[in-house]
Amino acid sequence: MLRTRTCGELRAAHVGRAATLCGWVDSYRDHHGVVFVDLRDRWGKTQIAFRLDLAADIQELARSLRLEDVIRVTGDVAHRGEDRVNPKLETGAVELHAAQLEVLNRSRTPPFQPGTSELPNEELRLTYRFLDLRRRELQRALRVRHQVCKLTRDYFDSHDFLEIETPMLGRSTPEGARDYLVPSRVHPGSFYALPQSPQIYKQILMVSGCDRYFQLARCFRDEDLRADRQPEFTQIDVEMAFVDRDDILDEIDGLLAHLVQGIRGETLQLPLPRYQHREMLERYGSDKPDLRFGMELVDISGIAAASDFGVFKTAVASGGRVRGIRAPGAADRYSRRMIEEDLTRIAADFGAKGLAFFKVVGGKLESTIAKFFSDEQRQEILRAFGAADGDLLLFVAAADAVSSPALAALRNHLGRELKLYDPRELNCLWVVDFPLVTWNKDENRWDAEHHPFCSVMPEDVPLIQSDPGKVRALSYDLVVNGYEAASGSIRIHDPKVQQSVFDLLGISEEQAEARFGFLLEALRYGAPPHGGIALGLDRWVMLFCGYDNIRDVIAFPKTQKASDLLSGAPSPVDDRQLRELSIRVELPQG
RNA sequence: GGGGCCGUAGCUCAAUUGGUUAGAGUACCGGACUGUCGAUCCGGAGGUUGCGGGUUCAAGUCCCGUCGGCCUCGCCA
Repeated sequence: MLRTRTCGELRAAHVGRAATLCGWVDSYRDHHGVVFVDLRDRWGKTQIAFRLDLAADIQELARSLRLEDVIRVTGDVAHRGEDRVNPKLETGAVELHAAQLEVLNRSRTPPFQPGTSELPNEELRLTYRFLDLRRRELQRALRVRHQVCKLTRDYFDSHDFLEIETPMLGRSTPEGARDYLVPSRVHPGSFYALPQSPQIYKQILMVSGCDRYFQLARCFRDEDLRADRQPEFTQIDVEMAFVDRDDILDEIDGLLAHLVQGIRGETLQLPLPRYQHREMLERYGSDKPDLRFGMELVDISGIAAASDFGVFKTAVASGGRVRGIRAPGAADRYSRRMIEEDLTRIAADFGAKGLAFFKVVGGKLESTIAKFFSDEQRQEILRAFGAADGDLLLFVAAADAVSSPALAALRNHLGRELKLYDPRELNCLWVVDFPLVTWNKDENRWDAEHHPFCSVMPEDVPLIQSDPGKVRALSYDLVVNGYEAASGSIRIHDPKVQQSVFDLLGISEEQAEARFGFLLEALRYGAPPHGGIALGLDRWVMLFCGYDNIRDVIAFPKTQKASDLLSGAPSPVDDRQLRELSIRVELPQG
């Protein structure tokens, strides 16, 4: 080893001993006669003192050091003295009195300094990702990510699961997300698809008698990106045989408790609460509500219909509802203009035609629309919300399909802006009893809410034909701080039920055979009842770190247009490569 | 595919209503200083205002197009 200690290691107890450190120059201060260098590695920073009176021969070399140079220093660990301790550094009580200095490598002047708090724009960070990854925040993310992986493997190993790898080169199934395709050289005109998830393989592993499977699986989806979505991501993929829904929820409860204990040293209260899908939609307007704060939706359709406010009356008369939320203490924070522009825009994103509001002042409702409500109606509204002075009430009058997501988005926005929760908290809950299918009015058909192999609540099986929208699935989501952090289901193992679901989804027997015939065939040879779940590993790391962007927990992420600015991927390829693959490229016009 | 925000020195930002030679901090280069830790002080260098076009006596600023980054709706079984 080139070093005897790391830069995060030395303490007062080491004073008087010799040490050799290696690392990057995080900062330097030249006092002519004494040069200070803060040396950084993965473990921390240590101040090096190059003193003219102790080591005159290396003084000139020390003065030449610049940011991000890589050096090796040998010297004695020394007390800094009472009044010179730096409380900001773990190693702040000591410094290394350098006797020998070796410059292992000079750095070009870096385009930005990993050691400062001032962040450059993300484009530059991604282009120089190797510098960005030197920053403390990203180093922390990499460490937490490693811990999540390690703790996950430990947990499932101790629960008798097998970690099994499934193919990256698989068969394209046109269901679901767009596939990333890989051309086959030996089968001209044919393509593999990168897995959107190992869904079919893990079900086949259950048929194979593996019984308990997990995998840290890379998945690929060629869809548009978001702050919490990358084209390639990692799932903690799990499947179990001979289980019912609650067995799986219990198993994952245990995993989460293990992770929270291992990463934060905190105890997670089990079991995690399990809520009905319908209830979450009614109370929060979302199937993935952030329950770190309250602010439940309140229905005032009755009062609205009796009022003189045309917009409200019309909405109720045409089958919609008038629902609102109460933003505590927000009346002064949002001016009329901010409500009518910023907040209304959020609601408008989801199709809301407008956003009505009241401010509660002196026990009364103030608003441009207050005149349309009688004193008694205003009192009813105050009571319905339990509103107090300083509160802001916001209303959307529309069909639920519009007002639910609009109010849910407003709720999230207000919760964040009004700081209604502790950003460190991890609020976990299960949402169960999802509908099996939802009506796709553009395509005029039923779409699977989860996927076509998702099992049906036994008592709802007769409804598949009579009232498909009411059929509840044996599926479940794990929601954390408003993010979908895991999703799974019990699978269908009865061919008759499977056929009726395919019928409902408009998938013919021929189509089913063509797309996933190999799974259906496997299910005919003694498939055990089974089910599983997949956790979004990247999102979990993001949540554990308290970050709001998935790119910050991925070593080499892609931009919103799915480019890798570091490597320049994707890129054109040689004609020779294309010829080998029997591929001709035709670029879009313009 | 739609909506929004952004792009000025290596970096972070400023530049009045369209008007003088586009400024500051930091990094970089040189100098001073034996205890700093965001070191300090003195000096220097550093600009195709993303790119292309247009309007104007005059454009960083206004208009059109385009490229790139971020947020978001659709999309993501």
